[in-house]
Amino acid sequence: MEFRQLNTFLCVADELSFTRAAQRLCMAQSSVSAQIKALEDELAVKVFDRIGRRVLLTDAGRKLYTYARRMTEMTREMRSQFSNDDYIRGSLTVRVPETIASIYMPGIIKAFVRDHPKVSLRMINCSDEQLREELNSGRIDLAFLLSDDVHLREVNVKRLRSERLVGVAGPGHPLLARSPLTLRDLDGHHFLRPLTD
Amino acid sequence: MEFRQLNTFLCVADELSFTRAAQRLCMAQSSVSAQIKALEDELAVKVFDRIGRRVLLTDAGRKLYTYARRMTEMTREMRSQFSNDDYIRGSLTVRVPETIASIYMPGIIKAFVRDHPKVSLRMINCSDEQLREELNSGRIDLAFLLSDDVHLREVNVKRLRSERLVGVAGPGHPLLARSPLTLRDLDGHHFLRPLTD
DNA sequence: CGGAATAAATCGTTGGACACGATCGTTAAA
DNA sequence: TTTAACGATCGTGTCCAACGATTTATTCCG
Repeated sequence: MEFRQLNTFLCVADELSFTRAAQRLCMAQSSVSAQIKALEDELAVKVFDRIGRRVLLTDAGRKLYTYARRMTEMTREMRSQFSNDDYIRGSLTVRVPETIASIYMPGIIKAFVRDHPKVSLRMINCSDEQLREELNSGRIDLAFLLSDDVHLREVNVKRLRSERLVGVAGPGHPLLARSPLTLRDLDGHHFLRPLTD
Repeated sequence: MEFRQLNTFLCVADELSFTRAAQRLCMAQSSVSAQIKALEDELAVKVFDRIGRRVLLTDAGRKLYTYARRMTEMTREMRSQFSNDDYIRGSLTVRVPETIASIYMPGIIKAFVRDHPKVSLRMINCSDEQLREELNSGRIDLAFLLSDDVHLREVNVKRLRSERLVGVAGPGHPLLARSPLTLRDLDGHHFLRPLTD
């Protein structure tokens, strides 16, 4: 039994849905299923009733829930003991594209300044390809990208989530006939795209 | 942070030695080092002082120790809620070689009957090669082996620990000259061996 | 009813994580 | 100074867990 499994379990229990939990955790639904299954196998107890496509906590599941909550709460408390957050000072310079910024950043910034009020935060628009050099030079500390894949050896890269790429055209546009639409189909057409790296 | 790491940490903290902890956990010393390092990296705190070849808990380490103890204690409590041990009944037939039995079994049996007083335990000496068929047929439930390697697809095999194989000879025996001694050197000599599978 | 949509389970594949053995550097004991 | 002991590190191999695709089962709706 590992913390990762408990965390997944808590998420499913909160959402009462494997699929939604997977989305929140940024993982595949099958992975959520596998983790819950591993948990149930190890404890030799079913923690969810799958009645049709409804997901409900069993009695054992409710017990596990309280234990898991207490444990994650305990780890949170412990972590805060080590990284005494309120004392974190300094500045953080982040490069983030406008498209991402407008959607995700408000909530993130709010939470961040709540947790780290002593950190001065600088946000810069992202629009070019100097990113690698900028990160290496220390001019910026952190960057968010919309990208197919990132291969920078010198910096730490973490995939946060994936977004579908959707094409939008005016009514009657010839490309609308094609379904599915491939990148190759775009050849020769003019189009606006969200930024890449 | 995962339970496996906390468990390893507790073991090192109890033994105050990476090497001995590795032995108790049946893993390589390098793996213990890696786990502790991962823990320290994640928490951004050193939990052990490595002063020369001495290993001591840091202040942070002592904090972590109490948290980790509480957590493992909590999981133990939780597990006991699900698998209500006292109600486990039935019988367990174990095949175990005398060499192992005489050394390890007393403590194991004592703990087992304490935890599962309702289970009737049958121990049988192990001496032959019908093991596979015996396990498959269900005549025995569990077996302990001294073996180089076990390849039985149909049964679950778990390596518990490893033992050094030591040769013993009378004084003046010609083989004593050879060091190191290889299995090939034994060719043509008579010797007694502990059982294998 | 019957077809479409939705959700969880299952399956086969693959990349990353982790354990291992070997080796290095350091320290303490001889 | 030598030797033994111990933890750190490195390179390698293996196994597990996450993934995408598919299947199965159920619910929704016409």
